[in-house]
Amino acid sequence: MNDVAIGLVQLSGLVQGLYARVSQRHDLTPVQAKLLCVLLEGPRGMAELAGYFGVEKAALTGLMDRAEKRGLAQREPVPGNRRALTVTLTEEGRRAATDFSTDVHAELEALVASLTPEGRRHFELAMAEIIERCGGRGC
Amino acid sequence: MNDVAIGLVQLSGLVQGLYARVSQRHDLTPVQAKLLCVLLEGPRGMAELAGYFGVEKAALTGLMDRAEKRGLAQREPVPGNRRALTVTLTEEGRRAATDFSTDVHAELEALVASLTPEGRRHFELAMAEIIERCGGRGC
DNA sequence: TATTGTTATACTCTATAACTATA
DNA sequence: TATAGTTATAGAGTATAACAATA
Repeated sequence: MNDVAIGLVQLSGLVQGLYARVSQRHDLTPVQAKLLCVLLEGPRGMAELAGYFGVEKAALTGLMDRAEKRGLAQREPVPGNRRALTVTLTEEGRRAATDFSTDVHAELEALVASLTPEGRRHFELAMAEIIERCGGRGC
Repeated sequence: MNDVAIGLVQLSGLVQGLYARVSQRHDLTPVQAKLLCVLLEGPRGMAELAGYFGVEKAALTGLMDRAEKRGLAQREPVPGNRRALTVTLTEEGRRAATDFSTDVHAELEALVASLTPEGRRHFELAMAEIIERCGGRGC
């Protein structure tokens, strides 16, 4: 692997490891943490969440079973469509989500703390460029 | 989350997704692909691999059971230490590892293809800086 | 018929604890 | 006693296929 490939894989591993460590600190699995963070932006349907995570509906069912059993999120009926369910955070889930989010934010800031202001600006621009061009699905 | 945090999480997700997709294309799980790539650099002991991946020995046993059953890698006795085992790639495993590695390399290159030469140089330097300062364990 | 979600089953990955064998 | 590895058990996350209920 050349420099870019090595850098991308190692940086990605660093971020994933950080995310996993912070999740564990908050007594969450990484996937649960991701779920809570999405729900922080508002209620979502089951199929919508499955699409967002790129997993099958059945996987979402299991994920929500566990999240609900832990009191972090809940399914609610959707008025006007008796098939659909909407997922919302419980109070505990909202607290866990904001606490986790704050913590991850701080750790990610620490990760780039040694960059110079211009270095950081360049870095942000490069990431934004890559994400914009490849963000949807693959490149 | 601010721009850097969002960028890091999304970029990391992009790389992980890419890695998973390429693994699947080669009929490997991401963890198996990672194992094969490490072994491409030479044989490793079971405990050494567990340490490298940051998992328990027992997890390595399961991982190797599956890799061995699939004919990708094998355990061999270590002369002079009858407790230890050394893990090597089979011929098929070596082929799979190099094919996978080439493919991932190309996809990662495509990811940064839209950066200008200087943009890319800056990006590589920033990644190297972060990895050097935080690579060992956390930051 | 198509959509929403669940159930059943199976596999991978992981942790913990208890164990064997060797050093 | 310490180290290298395995076994047993449990739980999370995932996919596939079959299913029920509603649209």
